Amino acid sequence: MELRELRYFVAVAEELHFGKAAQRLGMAQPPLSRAITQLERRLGTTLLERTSRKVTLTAAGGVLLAESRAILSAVTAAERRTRRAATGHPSLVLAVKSGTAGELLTKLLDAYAAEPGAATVELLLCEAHQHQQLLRDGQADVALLHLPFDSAAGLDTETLYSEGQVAILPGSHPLASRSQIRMADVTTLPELPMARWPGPSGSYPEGPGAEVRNLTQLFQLIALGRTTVVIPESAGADLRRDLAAVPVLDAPPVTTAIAWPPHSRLRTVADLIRVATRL
Amino acid sequence: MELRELRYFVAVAEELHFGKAAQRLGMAQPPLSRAITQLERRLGTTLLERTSRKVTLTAAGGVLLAESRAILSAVTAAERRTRRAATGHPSLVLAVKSGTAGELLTKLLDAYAAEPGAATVELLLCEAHQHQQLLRDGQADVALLHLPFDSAAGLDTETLYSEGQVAILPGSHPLASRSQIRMADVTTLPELPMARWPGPSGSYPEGPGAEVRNLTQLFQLIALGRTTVVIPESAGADLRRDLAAVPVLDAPPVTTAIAWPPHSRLRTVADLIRVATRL
DNA sequence: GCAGATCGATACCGACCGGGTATCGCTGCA
DNA sequence: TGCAGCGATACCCGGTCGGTATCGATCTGC
Repeated sequence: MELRELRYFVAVAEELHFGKAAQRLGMAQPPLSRAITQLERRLGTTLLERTSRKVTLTAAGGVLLAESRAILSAVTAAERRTRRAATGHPSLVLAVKSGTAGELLTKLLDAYAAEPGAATVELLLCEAHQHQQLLRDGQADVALLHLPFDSAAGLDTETLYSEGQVAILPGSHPLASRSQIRMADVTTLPELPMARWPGPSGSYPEGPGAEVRNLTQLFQLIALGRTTVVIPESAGADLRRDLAAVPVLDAPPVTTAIAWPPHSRLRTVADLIRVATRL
Repeated sequence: MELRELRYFVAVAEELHFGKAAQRLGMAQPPLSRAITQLERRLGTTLLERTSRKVTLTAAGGVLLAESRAILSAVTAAERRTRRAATGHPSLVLAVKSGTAGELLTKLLDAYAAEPGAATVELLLCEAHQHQQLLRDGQADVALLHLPFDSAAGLDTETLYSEGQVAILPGSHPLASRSQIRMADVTTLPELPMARWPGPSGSYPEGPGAEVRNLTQLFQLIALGRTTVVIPESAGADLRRDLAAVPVLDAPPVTTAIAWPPHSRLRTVADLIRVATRL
């Protein structure tokens, strides 16, 4: 198998149309058909069921599609990392969701900078759920993420610390003056439906709550009395004065973890992880 | 980048000798030199420092070597999994160390077999530390492993259960009659040095204890009064009559987990995991 | 029911590239 | 200084990849 064939296969499997896939690949349709046929012959399996009107994936094709995507990500990651390693000035890209782990992040960066031989740390601010892809395709070397919200599938992690969650409410809301509440108290407020975040796929779950992408949007909507949310304590520090944070007793604890791609052998990554776990 | 180039690069990086690498690849040396040069040009980096007497890896080369190995494993995994998916009769390869999780394994297999649509489960008995490679290169779909001994780097896991550890001693040993002991009690016995297992690299750590590869060897040596060992409770069940198992209070607990490659989307794997976590 | 459109497969051709052999040039060593 | 070892270079050949033209099948609309 060659990467060329996998790239072609992914294009066809995603488009389910040889013509369109060829166009996307910037080539003519016949050699594409031939390449796929050759790949199928090599593997001894049909990957695509095709009539002259419709193309569908076989079970084996589905498996190969998933594997191919992983392989192609790994290849672009290899290119990026090799080039970065070649520059000489060691640098480290740390992916974090904006608004995440404020104080911890400061301490981590300070402590790492004090290490002998510390590399320059570039911060890569990303959206929720993006960490994984960034690490996979080599755009980032390390990430800070929130378990169990962010998936750490296929990554190595060290947990750094756990914290409870708080509900963020308009300052004037009856619940705002309570010293603690329960999940049921906030999830059952008809006038304040819970805000909805985009899932891993980028689309929003169904529900009545507002669709939000970041904390600024969210806090504004809460201040307007349109929605509410349950978030980690630390994300609810330094609130606007018109909002209140109330601990939610039975919300699952959130763990902040540092994650990196499993076979990373970079000394700089190892150093950062060591520093992080000692904080 | 193409896989051909990565395969060539790995060969050269491992041999550090173009002639030997070419021989291993079954080709002549000149085209190999050319291919490496071309790869370097594509990446815009020197990967190998070469004089006419010696070849050495650059830092970038080291990075690419690690990444390439991962990619090539992923490719052979993709081929194997695709071919297996094509056979039609769904099967599932479960990797376990021989002697591991006896009772749990029986229950798991029984429970899974009772599921509707269960696949045939093939057991792949492996050596310690081999799980990871088997999952990575597609020889196995799922593995049972012992945390923290077996590394789960780059794998998804669900922990199944935790247990304490016991010291296995000759029945006649003074400690054998104790109801519980501490690590210090067994590690400081000059006449019974702790057995040594091969590490992830396959080589044995330094030390006075006997080198062992499996439980049968081990139990025989313990019965002969040559060594001792601390292992999970369940592995010490059903002992030979001339041996004694004594709980070690302060030994770290051992967790049995089920692990699978992160982007596995096989229904059969998902089913098995679900069954396992419900046990 | 037939003409046309759509789409993948096939046939054929040219150009590029990957692999081979021969040889060069450098380096360490006796 | 001559020789052996090793990687790079020069040059040639053949396979293969990609292009154009066309076929054959299937669905659509009149």
